[in-house]
Amino acid sequence: MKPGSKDQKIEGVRGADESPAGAEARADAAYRFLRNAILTNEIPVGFQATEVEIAARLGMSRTPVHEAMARLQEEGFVQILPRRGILVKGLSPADLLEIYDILIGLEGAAAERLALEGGDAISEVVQELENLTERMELALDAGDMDAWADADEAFHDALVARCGNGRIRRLAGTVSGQSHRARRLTLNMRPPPAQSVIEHRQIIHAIEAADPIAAGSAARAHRRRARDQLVPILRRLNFSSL
Amino acid sequence: MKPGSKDQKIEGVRGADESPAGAEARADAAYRFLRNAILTNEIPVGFQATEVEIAARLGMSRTPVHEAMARLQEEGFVQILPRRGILVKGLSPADLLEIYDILIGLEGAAAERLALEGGDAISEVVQELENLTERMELALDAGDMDAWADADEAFHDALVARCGNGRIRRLAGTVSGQSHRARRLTLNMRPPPAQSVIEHRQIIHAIEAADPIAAGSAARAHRRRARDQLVPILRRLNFSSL
DNA sequence: GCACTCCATCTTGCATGCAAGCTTGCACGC
DNA sequence: GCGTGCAAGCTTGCATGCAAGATGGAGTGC
Repeated sequence: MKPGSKDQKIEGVRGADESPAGAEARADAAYRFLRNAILTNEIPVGFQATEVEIAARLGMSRTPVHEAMARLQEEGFVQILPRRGILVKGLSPADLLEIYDILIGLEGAAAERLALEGGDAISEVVQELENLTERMELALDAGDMDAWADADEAFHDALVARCGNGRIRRLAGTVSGQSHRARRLTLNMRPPPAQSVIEHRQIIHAIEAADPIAAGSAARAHRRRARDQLVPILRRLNFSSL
Repeated sequence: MKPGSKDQKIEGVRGADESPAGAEARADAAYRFLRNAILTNEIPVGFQATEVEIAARLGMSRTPVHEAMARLQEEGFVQILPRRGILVKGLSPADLLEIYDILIGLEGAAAERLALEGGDAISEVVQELENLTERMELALDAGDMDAWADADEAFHDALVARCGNGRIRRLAGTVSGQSHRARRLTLNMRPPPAQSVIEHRQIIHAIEAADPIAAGSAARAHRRRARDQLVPILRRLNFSSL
């Protein structure tokens, strides 16, 4: 019933908890730690535990864990089973399709917004996006797929984080986190992403040219292609959830 | 704490609270009630209170109120001031701009998704969208702006709610709720929305034609126009917040 | 009269106590 | 042997107690 749960040790809250300057709330610490643990697969999909167990492992009482769980459930990472405990949820191909559709929309909006802001105000952002794309190119030439994935992720993070719309940043951060596992898992099953560099540059050029429609279209087309590559792979692998 | 000691009574929680079948949690009741009260201006912008006061009026303890507040803060409805209490936040023109950019993105994604689903599977949805548009048209002819606004809102709700993507529905619901007040407030300051009916039909036609790109473009263009009409009005009125 | 300091109070975050409901397992009866 | 019913335990949701920190006011000193 509890796959590999008992002996698995959770650590990492201490740092945040003890830091005197940060004065981080326990509930936030619990949320951040659990979210990170789920994203990095330290807590595997299918893991099931009660609030009391989790609280004990994190060295706090049930209250902050309870609040963290409510947030994690809202964001789709866990499911609170009525009287059975907390279940770490996986993502089905259908879930990933939903997530990608949202990212297509949000990143398109972010690119539009950046292009609307005009030239000088965003030259720094454009520079950063270009730098990250260059990092992708170098990583690709070197065959370092992990470095490529890091740079690609950073590009997409920067696009939404620096678009000037804090709500987009927050929403996209929440949503894209959920697709993290799937992207990493399928990293080596996808065709070599040479196309990505070109598409990223198209997005950048449209932003530089202050052409919102083109920027949005380019961003959406880029993500759409990623979606149409990723989802069939997952379907073929018959991942009911991951 | 004496429940009912305050003379001003907030009603609406009781029904949900007492319902034996529903078995609704107090935290959810508090969240729903407070959100609704804020959206309908029963609790005005600028209202400030402590958790204890709110809990007393709702006839519950601080715990569920605390959880509800955390959610409401995440969604931007209130702000928890460090040691001052809870403040009901208003929306600045910049906030509304952010919200509209997100809705542009999400509704575009919803329209794309609907168009991708193809013909037969979505005929029912198309019919509903067409019916709602017709209601708008009739309301417009009758000069009943409130009815028009209701139908317009229902159209947009249906677009995201029936697109098949539950995450889009949830996100859009949260985000668009925040713009509710602003839309209603400026209802009579905007030019007659005859254009809206045409644009809605363009969206519907593109969905029927199974043309995702056109459907997304139409949905975005429609919302973009609304944004570009609404935001300048708010700026001109010098609403720092509402 | 003004400014600074100190104290008291108020507020939130967390821990713990308590109750209600479901689930599961066992025992008994048919 | 099987089905049903009861009971006990477990889990969560909520109430309340407690402590830490900040703020505001009042008092005193210059």
